[in-house]
Amino acid sequence: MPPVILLDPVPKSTLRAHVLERLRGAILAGDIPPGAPLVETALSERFDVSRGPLREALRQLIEEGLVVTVPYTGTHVASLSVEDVREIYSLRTALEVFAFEQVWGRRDARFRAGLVRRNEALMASIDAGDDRACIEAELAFHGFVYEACGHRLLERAWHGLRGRLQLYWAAHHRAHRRPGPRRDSHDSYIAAVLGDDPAAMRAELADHMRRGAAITEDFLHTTRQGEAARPKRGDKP
Amino acid sequence: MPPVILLDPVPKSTLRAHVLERLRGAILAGDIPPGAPLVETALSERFDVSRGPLREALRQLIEEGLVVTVPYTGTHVASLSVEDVREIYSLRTALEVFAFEQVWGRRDARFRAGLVRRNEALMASIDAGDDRACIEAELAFHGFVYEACGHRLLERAWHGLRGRLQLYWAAHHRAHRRPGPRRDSHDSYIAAVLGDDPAAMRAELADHMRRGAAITEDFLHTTRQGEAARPKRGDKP
DNA sequence: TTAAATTTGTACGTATGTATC
DNA sequence: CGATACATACGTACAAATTTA
Repeated sequence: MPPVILLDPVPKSTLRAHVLERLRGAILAGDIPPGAPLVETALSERFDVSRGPLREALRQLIEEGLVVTVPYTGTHVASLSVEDVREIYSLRTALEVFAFEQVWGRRDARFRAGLVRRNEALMASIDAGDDRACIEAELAFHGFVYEACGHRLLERAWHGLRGRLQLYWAAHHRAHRRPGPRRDSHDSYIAAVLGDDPAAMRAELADHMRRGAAITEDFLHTTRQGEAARPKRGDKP
Repeated sequence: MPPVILLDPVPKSTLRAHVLERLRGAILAGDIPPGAPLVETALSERFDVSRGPLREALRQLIEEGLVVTVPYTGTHVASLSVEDVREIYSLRTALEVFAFEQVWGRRDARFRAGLVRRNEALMASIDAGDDRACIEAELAFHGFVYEACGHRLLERAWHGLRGRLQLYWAAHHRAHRRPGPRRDSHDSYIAAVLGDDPAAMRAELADHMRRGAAITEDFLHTTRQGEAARPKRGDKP
């Protein structure tokens, strides 16, 4: 048996992908708050990579909507706004209804079990009081139907929303200590999407999203996160 | 009066944006056919730019779904497939219905006039026999409602579909000489989306998409574009 | 096994546009 | 208004990693 060699698990695919993960994580964890400036040279130094891969990772985050940039002037973490929240939840309603319509006739035992399982995982995270895991679990729960569809474009669209959603939820749970969903919030959701009435499913999803949007909007209004420091040149990252 | 100096209009914002436009145009025009390999060094030479901007433009095209890449092996123009067509049209149905629902109560005279105007432009392109302009006009026609919504995320989602759609339509009109829509295809469409019955709008949109998907799928089957040459290393761009 | 082709990553310098003083 | 500092944008040259032939 050859000796086991211990090494940092070398960046699996590319450095760019590695940097992308870490940077996205840092933003979503709030280590770099919304509105904060992102300086290429500083980041490339912090991550110990050259500017090439870093720039490409930044481009991707721009595509995902987590980062904004103005040519020749600077790039910043995206700021939070109520219009954004409304757009996220309204579009998400349409996508999630579509997803369930797509999968409606194929909801077998595995599908039901998978959905219930992810809900249980979410409840476990709530009980454990782990906010971070809570958000992950909630996204995994809602992501389940998108994965089940086997519809790549739909999943892409969901990915585009998912990042933004996570940005808001993360800011929310950093501000207040209260994690997102009530324990019984998903009971009616599960009943509707596993039931036999498409109209009821649509109604429940619309209602679920309305509640989510209201909570998030409320959080923005009370904490004034929207106005969070339009950063100037000399600000600290 | 000062002498008029003739120069290429200098790269508008950034070189990257310029390269992106040209490369996207080349792919959609079929100058670089689906499945063809894209070699960074060759392209950067052809466009007379360094690898930096070119790579970043490629990343964006990957995001848009026009280009696919495998780390360390190569990047190619996206290939055509029937599953893709089904996904494009099914998701587009959901998005376009959502768009009209969003704008339903705000369909004023300007909205109606704008939609009719773009339809007339499309008919003019058909009469002129300009296939290229035809596709542009059809995309502009359907894009109108997305712009009218003022829903940035929705417009992003539409953009994600638009590129792929254009890829298929362009391949279609290169194969057969017959351009896409029948002259009267949009009459019922316009009547439904400007009418007062949301259910009729939904039904008409679903039907419109079914027809479009059928035509495009048919084209793929008859010409076997899907199997188009999975290219290996040494292929010629 | 080797070798070639290609992408990927690094390091440097310079140019350009923007904002601030 | 001009000068200056700053960050991005672009170019070049070379080394490394990876896959395919």
